[in-house]
Amino acid sequence: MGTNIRDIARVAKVSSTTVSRVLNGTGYVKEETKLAVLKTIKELNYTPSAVARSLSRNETNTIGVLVPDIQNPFFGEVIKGISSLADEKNLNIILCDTDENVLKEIKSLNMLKEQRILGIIITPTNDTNEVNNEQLSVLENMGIPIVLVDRDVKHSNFDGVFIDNIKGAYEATNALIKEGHRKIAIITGPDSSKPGRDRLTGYKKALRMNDIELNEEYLFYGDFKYDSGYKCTQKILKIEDRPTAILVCNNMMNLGSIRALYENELRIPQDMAIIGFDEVQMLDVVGLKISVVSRPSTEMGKTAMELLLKKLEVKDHTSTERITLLSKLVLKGSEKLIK
Amino acid sequence: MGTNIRDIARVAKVSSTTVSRVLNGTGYVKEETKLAVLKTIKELNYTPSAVARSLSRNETNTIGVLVPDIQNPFFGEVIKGISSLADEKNLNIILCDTDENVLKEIKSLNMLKEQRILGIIITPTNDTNEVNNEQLSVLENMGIPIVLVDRDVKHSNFDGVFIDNIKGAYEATNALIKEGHRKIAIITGPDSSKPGRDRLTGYKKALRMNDIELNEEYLFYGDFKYDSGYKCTQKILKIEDRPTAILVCNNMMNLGSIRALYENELRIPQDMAIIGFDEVQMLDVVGLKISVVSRPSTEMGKTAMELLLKKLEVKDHTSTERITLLSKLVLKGSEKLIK
DNA sequence: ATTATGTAAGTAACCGGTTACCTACATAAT
DNA sequence: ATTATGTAGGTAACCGGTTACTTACATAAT
Repeated sequence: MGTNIRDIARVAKVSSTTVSRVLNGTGYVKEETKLAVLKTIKELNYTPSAVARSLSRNETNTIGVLVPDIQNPFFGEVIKGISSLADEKNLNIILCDTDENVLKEIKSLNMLKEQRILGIIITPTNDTNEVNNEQLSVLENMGIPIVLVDRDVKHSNFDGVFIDNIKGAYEATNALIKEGHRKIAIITGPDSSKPGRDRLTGYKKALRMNDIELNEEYLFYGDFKYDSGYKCTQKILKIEDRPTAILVCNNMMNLGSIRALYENELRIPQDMAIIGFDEVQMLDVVGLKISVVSRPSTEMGKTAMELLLKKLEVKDHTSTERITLLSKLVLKGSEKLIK
Repeated sequence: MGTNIRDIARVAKVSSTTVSRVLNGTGYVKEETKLAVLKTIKELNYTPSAVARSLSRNETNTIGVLVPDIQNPFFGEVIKGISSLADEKNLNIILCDTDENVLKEIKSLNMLKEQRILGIIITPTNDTNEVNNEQLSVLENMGIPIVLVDRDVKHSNFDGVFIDNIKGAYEATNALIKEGHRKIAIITGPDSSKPGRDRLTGYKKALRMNDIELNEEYLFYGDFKYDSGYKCTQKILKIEDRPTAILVCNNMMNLGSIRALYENELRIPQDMAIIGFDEVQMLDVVGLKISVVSRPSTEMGKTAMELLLKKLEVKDHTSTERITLLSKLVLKGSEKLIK
């Protein structure tokens, strides 16, 4: 510690320029000189300062990743995808858990701006709030590329990786209808979230295409968390004209929903059919076959990182690339209608 | 972008020192001057550079967090604990997924050293490898505090947060024995991991205390991953004198094990009793009552961060604080011996 | 009247790299 | 003999903050 490039230069009897050249493999340096410098570096146990390098190069090698809930395995998988590629390119990741909290998100974005990060991959907390959208635009205008993951931002044209949620929900609802279900409840996300709205849209579309009237009583807005899945399901079970199937629009709520069914000693699908979103490894493990609309989470992270890298390589920030990956309807039996 | 403190100074007709004082709230600045500076900052849309600040202060506000597998929910929870506290203290987190790979771990540590991070919270890949241990010691000697989480490092006395794994495994094994089990298999971690070794020790201790002879045939070393839990269980089921219970020493292997039992159409606990490690939320959700040795994962992360903060506040790096949190044996029925 | 203390703000060096520009020499091409 | 090119390496400014030190003046204490 404390050793800097000039210390090395002095001891190796060269200039700091030469040391810098050895470190970066740039310019002309005689083999002999190079070896002497490397020897000194080892002897003095010198580690160059990335901070100083960043300052003088006016560029860091760090990107920011903002997720709304690090405890949600989906984001663990997304980060895996991001991380594996970042690692290859020797980029560091500053991780921010925004906790589904807009204020935290804004604070984190500000911090990242100060850190002069290269770019940002973010799943925004929501897309109706004007403040964080503005914040993101400010960053983009400063030349910091933004890549969205899974959730879109209103009126924006940031790069992004999304899932065709309308199609996903449509297919799932359709599968239920094909089974013979007519009374299908939905627990979707908050109206402020595009995936939430889109999944609802897909659901409605499927009903319409099959001439089933929408029953507002069957429509529930959760908040993507376990508890709301649980509570909404409890409410669903109390509806007089009880639905025969539920479409639950994310993994956490899905678990809450299943839990509620278990507590009420209802069997899946005999007493209640269900289709969820997101593969939940654990469920399969225990032989609980829950049909799901499955998203390629790790691939989403990887694709997001690819988009970011592309933006970083070409300095053209005018074009926008938005990739929509397809979800896959995986039917395992929980959608069945059993009389 | 591009605007620096001297630009602000020029426009506001003050010195850069004064701008710095306004930004940091240090020294004497007349209210009037302060307002003028703040106005200019807003007008020029200025964001101070954390990179430059770090260089001149010779100190960053970033810590490094290294986990061996970001996809494992346990680490998501640990990070949540770390992150919530780091957020309060305005510290940034550089996240490294070492992928259970020593080489990646060394590379990441080197990178963090270059980044001049304040401290490191790490779950090392293993504790027998001499190279990464040395790497960690080098960092500690440079004045960078290290805090271990969950896994220890041989011959080291870094700060750390651990679980009393011996006790955890001992209690679990004891519970099985009390149920009447005599033929108890164990799937532990690799011999290179201390938790793996400790859990084996606890298991052996319980057998000894109850005068049950250790059967080497019942002893399996996994690698903490899903597949090894699955494969070891397959092997266990083929043992001629088949065990009546299995102690599975981490959550992933636990799932693999359960999966294997399901595939063989064995019921828990009627056909095979089982106790796992780590609470797996999902299992409860589906009403599958698997008894586990439960670790307070988020609390572990929080405690690790507390230790790191303490080390950062007092510059005394001579003392070592190692906290052992207690695991909790949560019995849910899967340990029962049913004849 | 003199000295101490509080308030306000500037000068310039420093943190530790990078790099444009320059010098110097050897060899090759004209 | 002169010029171009390749090799080797140094000088010093710069990146954008921070801060020790200094000046200057007003008010309070002795």
